[in-house]
Amino acid sequence: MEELIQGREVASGQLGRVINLHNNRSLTVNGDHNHDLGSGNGEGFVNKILGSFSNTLFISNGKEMKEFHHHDQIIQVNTSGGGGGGGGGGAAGAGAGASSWDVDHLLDHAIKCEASNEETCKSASTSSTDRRGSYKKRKTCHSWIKDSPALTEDGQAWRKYGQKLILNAKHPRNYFRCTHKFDQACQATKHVQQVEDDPPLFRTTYYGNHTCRDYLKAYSELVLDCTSPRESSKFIRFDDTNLSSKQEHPFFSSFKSLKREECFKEETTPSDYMTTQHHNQLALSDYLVSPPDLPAFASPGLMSGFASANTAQLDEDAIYRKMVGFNYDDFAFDEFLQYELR
DNA sequence: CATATTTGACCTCT
DNA sequence: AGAGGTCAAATATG
Repeated sequence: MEELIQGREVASGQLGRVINLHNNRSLTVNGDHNHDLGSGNGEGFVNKILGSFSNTLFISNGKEMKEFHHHDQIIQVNTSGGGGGGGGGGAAGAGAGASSWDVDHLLDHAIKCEASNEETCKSASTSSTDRRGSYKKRKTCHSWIKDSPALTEDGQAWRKYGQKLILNAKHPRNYFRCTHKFDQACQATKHVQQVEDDPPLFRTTYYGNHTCRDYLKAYSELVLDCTSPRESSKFIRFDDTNLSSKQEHPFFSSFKSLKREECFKEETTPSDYMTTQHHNQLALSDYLVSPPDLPAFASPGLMSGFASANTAQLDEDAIYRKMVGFNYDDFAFDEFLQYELR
């Protein structure tokens, strides 16, 4: 929460000044730039970021703002009416005709946040030697429920770790943990269960918030702000040096393991959840961070941008530095902004 | 070979 | 004791 608040303050302060500086420069120097970051949209750009921070804070609080995803749709429901700039993300995320879902249906099955005093989840602490029994019921763990008529992506990388038949339930419950449980100590878990057959209804219960960082997703979102894949490729420079290094960067090694476990199958009727065709359709995105954000990386233009510098190998360190710099290094971010504004 | 999934055993809680 | 949650060895996958 503190990090989010700090981020919002930085965005409203430093980023606002940078944008204003750019606006003034655009007015006095030239008007060639027609990006989203252009002079007319500078304030909107900042407001959008501030809105995202506010929404995230709301979500983290588990109260005011409710958000759920369906494929390329991101719909936000502001139950308090106060909101903090939630409109931008919601409307922008809904692709026209991208899915058969209708908003009313989504609203009917909206997330039911709950104060999970009765729910349980695993303990973050581990016992001394035997890992069995290390989990404990955690009464204070934050949880919320999402119902949907189909299995949907939620933008996170999950790994299935268990399946259990539940009393008086026709379908087993599937247990997932965050892929980054060990490499980033992310404690988020969820379980998914089909609760109705006709029409099918899947209930996902989330426990805990993700504390992991998804570097590639954050980077791809920034790239998506560019007007074309060609232009976006300029944000990565592949140095010719160090290309001989065959050692894999730890980050990329970790990244390669990213795989969605969103789809699961029952031992009885696997086709109920995931057809072979569906599986094939997911094949490309399996190793990407977020299919809703896939266009940036599915785009031939950008992919060629990745490969253009050196088709044999990439300077992973350079990419890593850029990605991390975007997120955590104020200087690097300012540098990027200035580069973009030039 | 590294990583993901399956599944029976084991654990905590009620 | 039973239900539900998690572990981890075996197995599958790419």
